[in-house]
Amino acid sequence: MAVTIKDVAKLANVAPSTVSRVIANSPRISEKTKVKVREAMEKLGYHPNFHARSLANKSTNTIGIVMPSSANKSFQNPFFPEVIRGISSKAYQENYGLYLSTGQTEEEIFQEVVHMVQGGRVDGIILLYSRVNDKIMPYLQQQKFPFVLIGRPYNEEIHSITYVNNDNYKAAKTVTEYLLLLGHRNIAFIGGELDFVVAVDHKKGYEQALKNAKIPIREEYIISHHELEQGGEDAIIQLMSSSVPPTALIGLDDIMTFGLLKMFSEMGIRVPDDISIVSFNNVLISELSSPPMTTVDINIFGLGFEAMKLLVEKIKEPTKEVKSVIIPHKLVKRQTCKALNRSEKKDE
Amino acid sequence: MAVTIKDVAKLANVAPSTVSRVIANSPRISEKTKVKVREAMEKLGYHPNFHARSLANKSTNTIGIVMPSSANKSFQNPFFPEVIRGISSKAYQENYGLYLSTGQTEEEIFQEVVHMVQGGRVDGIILLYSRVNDKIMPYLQQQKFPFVLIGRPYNEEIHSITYVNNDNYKAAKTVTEYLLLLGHRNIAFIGGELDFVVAVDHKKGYEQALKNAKIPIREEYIISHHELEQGGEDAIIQLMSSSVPPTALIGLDDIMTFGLLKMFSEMGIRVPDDISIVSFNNVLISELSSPPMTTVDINIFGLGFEAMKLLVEKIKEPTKEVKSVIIPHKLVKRQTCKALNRSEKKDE
DNA sequence: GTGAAAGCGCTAACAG
DNA sequence: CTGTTAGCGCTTTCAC
Repeated sequence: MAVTIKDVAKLANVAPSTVSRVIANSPRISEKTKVKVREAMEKLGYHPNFHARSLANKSTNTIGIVMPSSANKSFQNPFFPEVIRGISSKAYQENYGLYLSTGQTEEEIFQEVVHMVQGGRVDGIILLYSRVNDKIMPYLQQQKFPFVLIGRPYNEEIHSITYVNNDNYKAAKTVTEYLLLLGHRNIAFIGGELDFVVAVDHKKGYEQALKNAKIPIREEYIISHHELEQGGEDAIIQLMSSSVPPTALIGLDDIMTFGLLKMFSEMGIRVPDDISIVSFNNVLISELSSPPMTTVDINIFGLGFEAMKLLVEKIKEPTKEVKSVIIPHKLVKRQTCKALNRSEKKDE
Repeated sequence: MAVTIKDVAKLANVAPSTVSRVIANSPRISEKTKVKVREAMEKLGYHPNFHARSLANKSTNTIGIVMPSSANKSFQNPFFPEVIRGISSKAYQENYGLYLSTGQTEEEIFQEVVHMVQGGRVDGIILLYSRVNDKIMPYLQQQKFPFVLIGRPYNEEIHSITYVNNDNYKAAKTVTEYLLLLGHRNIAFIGGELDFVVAVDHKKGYEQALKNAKIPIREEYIISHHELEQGGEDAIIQLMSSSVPPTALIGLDDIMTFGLLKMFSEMGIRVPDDISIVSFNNVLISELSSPPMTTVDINIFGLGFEAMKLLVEKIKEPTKEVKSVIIPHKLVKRQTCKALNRSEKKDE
């Protein structure tokens, strides 16, 4: 049996409560007893029992991380490790532990969240994604359980939600405008499933930029990630065979763009000479593609770090309204974009 | 205040202990009361308190995952997400939760492990790396705490350690032999820090294959990952400028190989025409490099899955000796290797 | 089959 | 400043 507070108390000749106070470093204990107790703890190799503490305290110093589905392919996307790195970094500073969801289906994950919350397993939750019509957020709200969303709540009205997000609408708009500025008029867009709020925002930004430029939106230029995964190269072949093939393309994220670059290279379509590409995220390997990709750095680490910071605030002061945060993004220009009107020039 | 077992007991007109038995689905409770109690639980929305259970049970149904340093760059390596996916998948099946280490330095991580163990926070631990002279493993052994290592213990004598590993020695040997078979005689090797056991094994396999083929080992052909990170391209420039430049190269892992491919492409060195490359891991994006890389698939998911499986066995039967497992690897031939003696032929 | 009661290890009034 | 006591919510003997 592990050594408990009582053993320490006995050895130090004090009451268990005194030991407890020493652990909490209560100012109402004399230096002398503190030293005595600490020596006893040292000698016995005492470590407080986590569950006993949590039970008495009603606080666990643990936060739950809810992933879209840790056990599916999406976890392969470097976004998740990186955002967890950010969370982890702040969590360590604040003395919080990290508990991971493991469910695979939406329903499994929902049940896990219920268990975390009702079972008092965690003090707060960070949601790593925001999905349209998700059950988890309303549940958390109704339970008045502290949580922070990475992304943006779908329903604008829900004002009480604290979230950390990029301005994805603006990022997509800027990126489109950038291509426009380079002289491109036929810009395709490969978006994510419109289930995810980020995909909705990207698409809106893209469309708005075109609208402002008075360029009609062509349905055949808009492809969903889903189609791509399903049909392999088919969607791209079709896209590039339109009556007016696009000269530029906006990719959902860097990973998908890697795939795109490969397809184009196999088809003999040169990037950026034949088509310019820009994508989102700027994960570590983005600069290693050939050619290195132009992409929007969304500061993934920062998203995680800030989310954890806000969550701690919420936990510490449950009454206080914690305001959401927008993490700035930044276009990182590398070599997948080229001005259209000087396509002869070798170097951009 | 959350609804407790007492509330349920009151509503169902039974004793708390009976409710507890219903939760555990004890056979000594009549069907009738079970139904009655379950109805009460349903009506009140009862969920057992996790910490109270853990405290009374002395078991948490949680396992700790120890990463080299979740908050540093290494987590960007897709190996970690993927191995966690494997662990996660099995953990969900077995009803275990996942707790993540967050420390950054070796010492911080060690302290976290001590807390997890002594604080009774987890029932077992999976170590995601094996490092030479690591303090954690000896500690865990001495505490007789259930753990499984992903990788191989450095010290062969330590027989009592359960681990899940690839045969990295053989993988490296095979890979070298493969290049030899293709006619290469000048094969360079970029290894990881010899701190990590896997790097040691790779190097041994490489050297043994050369020895068997009676090819002398050249010091200038062996580069450490570390040098690469430090000097950027310098190490590669130097390598390719040797009196006899290598015609083939073995890369530490896919991510590093991405970088390598980029450097070569920038230097106008063609892969595989001028140099063949083979690496390890086969992460998801490996097939997206240009050219797609030849690499050893080590079944990362399987490593995690199996580790979790073994750990559960250990936890359930602490006395039983649980034998270690070697996960088979497989060379995945793509397009970064070419036979030397027919360098004219376009297709391999 | 079910209830009463002790206890898991710690904290937090309440005394003094 | 420190000790006594009750209790966090659950499990588990031991009775009946």
